[in-house]
Amino acid sequence: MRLTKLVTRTSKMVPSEEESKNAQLLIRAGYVHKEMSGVYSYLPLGKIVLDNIANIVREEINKTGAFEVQMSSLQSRELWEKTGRWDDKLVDNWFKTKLANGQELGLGLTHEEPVINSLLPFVSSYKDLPFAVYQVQTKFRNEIRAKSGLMRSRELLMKDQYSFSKSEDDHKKYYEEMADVYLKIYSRFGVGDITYRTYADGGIFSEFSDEFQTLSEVGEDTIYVDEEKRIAINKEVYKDDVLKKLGLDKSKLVERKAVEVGNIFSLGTKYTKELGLDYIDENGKKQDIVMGCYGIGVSRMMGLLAEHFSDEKGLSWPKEVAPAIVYLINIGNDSEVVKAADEAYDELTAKGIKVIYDDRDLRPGEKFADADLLGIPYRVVVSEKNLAEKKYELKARNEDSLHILSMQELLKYIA
RNA sequence: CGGGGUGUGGCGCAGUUGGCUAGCGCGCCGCGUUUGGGACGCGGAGGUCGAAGGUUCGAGUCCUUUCACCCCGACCA
Repeated sequence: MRLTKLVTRTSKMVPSEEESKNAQLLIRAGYVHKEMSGVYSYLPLGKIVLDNIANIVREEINKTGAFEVQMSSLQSRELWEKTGRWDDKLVDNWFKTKLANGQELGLGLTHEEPVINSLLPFVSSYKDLPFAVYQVQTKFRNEIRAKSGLMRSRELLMKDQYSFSKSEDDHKKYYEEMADVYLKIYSRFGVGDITYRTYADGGIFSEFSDEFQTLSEVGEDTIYVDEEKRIAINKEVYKDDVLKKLGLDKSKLVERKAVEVGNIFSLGTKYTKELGLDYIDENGKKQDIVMGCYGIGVSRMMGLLAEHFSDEKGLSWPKEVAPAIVYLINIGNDSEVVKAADEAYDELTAKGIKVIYDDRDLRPGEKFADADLLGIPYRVVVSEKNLAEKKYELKARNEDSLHILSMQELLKYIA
């Protein structure tokens, strides 16, 4: 990508209405635009990051054999009334709207009901089970108060997954498998070491659910971490009898602030029963289906990563989510230098490396500052200094040292 | 919903006790000089002051209503 073609621009100014670091940086760098409180648009570079995050999640979830689907955002009142969850007293963050004829609709905030409903025609035998589907979709939640940039927004991108098992035992196995997959996903995001599987309230379905909490000062949740066992417990269930039940030693727990980046739930047979999703077993007997749901906040993850991987100069994305691997700079407008930079751009691109090429007619200082602010992992400079030897200067975003490398060495370095 | 705060060109801000053509910086456009850590000169474009109503000879400045945004709290299937 050539920056002369990119419509967005960075800004030195911090938007005064944004307090949270993630939103400040993402707006300054031109990744997102705030439309209204808790509602953000993703501009070209932001869209790439968001997709990268979603795709990592997809890759790992696909490995588990789950199928990707895409449910509708518009939700029928009738369907949700079958489980009682249309009621604002039970689910208070619905966005509700109306058809032209006055019929009420909701904007999807979770999808247990429609997933079950849409699969009803296909599931009837033990041979159909188990299976899981997931989607990466925009959710609408009418939060009383949006805050912390992408961390608590009203329109958010989420990976939500639903599993269907023949029995409670089968479900438990799948659930544990998913918990492991989740930890793997957070490792790929570079926050594996500060993300904890966390016991939390199980709601009406089970005693506990599992949250995945990433330590962060901006977190809204308070958790108690057992560093050795690498598990934590949410403050909401932090009680002596619960600790005892979980075998946690109070003296080993450390109180921390954290961001909930994922949540997995056992749903039992409540929804499948209410909506009539069941199966006939090997003996011709009707059986209930056990359901689980598994969420990862994709846009929230982007906010968290922006918040976590940043310094006074700007963002510093992990390689896997960065909008490009290399930020290529030509210094000066000397035709030889420009030619060499163009060639480097073509060569890197041909090798499948994503490059942001700062081909603008700017002074070096501005280019360096933008390279830092945008948070691209490697900065590669083409200048007169190293032109004769056909060498390139490489600097990693999170290191101070410079490396003078040939194209061969450079490719090896960033691989 | 309670408490606190803020709305003035795209962004960040200033605007005295109401007073004449609403300023400054960044960014943007043009010309020129610059080119290894956000350069500089000259010349431009762009706002009706969140919105509505009111007081006044006169309102960005005062009053009323309203909308939006931020922070704290309550809330978070």
